[in-house]
Amino acid sequence: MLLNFESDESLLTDTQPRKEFDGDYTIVVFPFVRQSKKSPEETGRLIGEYLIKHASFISNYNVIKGFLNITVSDEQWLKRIAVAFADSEYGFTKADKSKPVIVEYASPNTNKPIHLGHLRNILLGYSVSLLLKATGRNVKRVSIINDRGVHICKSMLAWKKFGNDETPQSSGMKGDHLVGKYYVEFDKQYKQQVSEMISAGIEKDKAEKNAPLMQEVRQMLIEWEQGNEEVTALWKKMNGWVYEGFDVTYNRLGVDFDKTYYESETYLLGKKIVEEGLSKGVFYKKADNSVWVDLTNDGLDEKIVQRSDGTSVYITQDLGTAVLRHDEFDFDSKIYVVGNEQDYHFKVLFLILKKLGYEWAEKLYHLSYAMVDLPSGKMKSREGTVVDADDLMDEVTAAAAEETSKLGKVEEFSSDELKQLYETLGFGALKYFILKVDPEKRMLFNPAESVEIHGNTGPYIQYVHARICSVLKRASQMEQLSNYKNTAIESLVSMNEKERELAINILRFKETVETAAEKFSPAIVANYVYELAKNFNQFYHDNSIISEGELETSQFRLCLADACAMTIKKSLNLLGIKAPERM
RNA sequence: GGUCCCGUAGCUCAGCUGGAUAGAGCAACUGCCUUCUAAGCAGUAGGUCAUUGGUUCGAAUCCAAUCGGGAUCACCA
Repeated sequence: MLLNFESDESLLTDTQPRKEFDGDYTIVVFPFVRQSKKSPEETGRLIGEYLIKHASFISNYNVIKGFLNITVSDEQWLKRIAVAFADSEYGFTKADKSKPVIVEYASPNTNKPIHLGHLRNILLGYSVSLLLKATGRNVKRVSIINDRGVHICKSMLAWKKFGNDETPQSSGMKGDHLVGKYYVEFDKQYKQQVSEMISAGIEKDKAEKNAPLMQEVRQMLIEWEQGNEEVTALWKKMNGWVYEGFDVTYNRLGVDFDKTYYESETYLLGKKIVEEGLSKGVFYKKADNSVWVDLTNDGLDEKIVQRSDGTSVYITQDLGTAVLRHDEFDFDSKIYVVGNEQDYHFKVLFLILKKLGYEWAEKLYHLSYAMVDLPSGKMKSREGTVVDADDLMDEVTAAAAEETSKLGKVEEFSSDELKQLYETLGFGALKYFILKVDPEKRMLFNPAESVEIHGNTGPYIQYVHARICSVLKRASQMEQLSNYKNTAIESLVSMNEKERELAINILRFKETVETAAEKFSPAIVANYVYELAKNFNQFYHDNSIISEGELETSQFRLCLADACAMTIKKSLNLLGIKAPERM
């Protein structure tokens, strides 16, 4: 062998060949040309010959320009698919007992219901937690609820003044929606006060600051912090309504948490950290008693970590909870699923922790995702252009029901089954639509497209699963085929083109899950499973499965179809999407 | 203004640790159901990968600048 390329694997880039060329892997030979001192074609030929001679699983090769395409033998693929088919957990790594990975997601405020923006967060966070689990990590899901502050008091005050004791029971409204209604009501009344004051000749700034409602809110916040009984009782009552509402939404979405934290219990944490930072000289005090950290040497600004009146700011609390979480879980790493408008905040947070000497600060990761836009533009809660999550779930379910009944395939379903199916399909469409986009990229949420069922959509993939299940069920009722699972796949010798393509793609599941987990990107799984579903439809179109003459061929194709259905199901489940057996 | 992210077909998105003629879906047009679910399959058409320059045998991919969009820089969270 003229080349010792094996000694330098960094030169080995293997990719998949373009589909118009033969071969399963491509080796780009340009990097070896310098070493071989021969033309790219000759170099490729030499490597190809070497591989044929020394690697029995390689059956063929061809060289086109500087590209060496090598073909792995069908026997080899069949052996691998046999292994994968025998293992219902193929692609997953057993959970280990190592230190946990904390995934923090959702983290809503308690002054309004969950909307589309949260939805991207929730679906992303949940799916990432599943991906990490699938790769063997010990995952804990947590959420921190922002249940205190001025914004909460706004809803409380408005309810107290204008609510007439309205409750979720009396109004039939979901608790979080009811509270949200009063948050909006506050804004309305407040704006009116402000505009009246302005027309009475008061300056805008002053009017906004001194409007009676705003003063009352501030007073209420002070009373809350002092533990005023009446205010606390109201706060507990209204937050209780909100939590009930959130639980309904989370349940319906199929997500959950191992532990929920409340900011009312953590907002005072961090004071100790401030002390610590001062004594370590990481922080410094200004004349007015406020405490700061200077990050200008790191290309950032100065940042306040404690107000002059001694109260803590947002980041103080986050410093405190980070340390608390580490004490509590002794985590290996922690992932914060938070929108990219907080990129700066997390940069600062991690840097401060590092400066304070916490080694695990390097194991904190901000999983930053971009905003969701609507066709009409940006979502603004104050302008009422947000898409409510509960409404959205109803709409996608209704759309799925309409499409489904049009096709007339579900006459045999009971009404319970139908209800479940519509939700499975509607949510499949919605979740897939959101998760297929790279988290880092801003996405456009087009409601009409989110309920589409053709093409690159959730229901398209779900349909393939249902189709396969239907074929498998039929086979299970046939005497000759019912035991297809016992087929000795590994003893077969060849596959046709579509069988081969499908088999290879099924095997790619494992590496797909690993890459997706590594990059915290459910989109990678979404794109993969779409490709796989498409592969199956092509295979299915060109090949008969159970009505094939050769028994052995039918059995093999059933195994392949079965493995494909399993893989689709596993992939969809990783996205939090159900795979229906009939539709 | 400083910092960060994004710019690929009419639209929505893949591809980005550098490799062959840049891929899907939607929308448009054309075929394919007597046969395992047509929520399907096949085909036609659609591109200056924002622009310019650089690095390289090779750039959508890496670097720089410019233009365009967004975020952030609070004693808010």
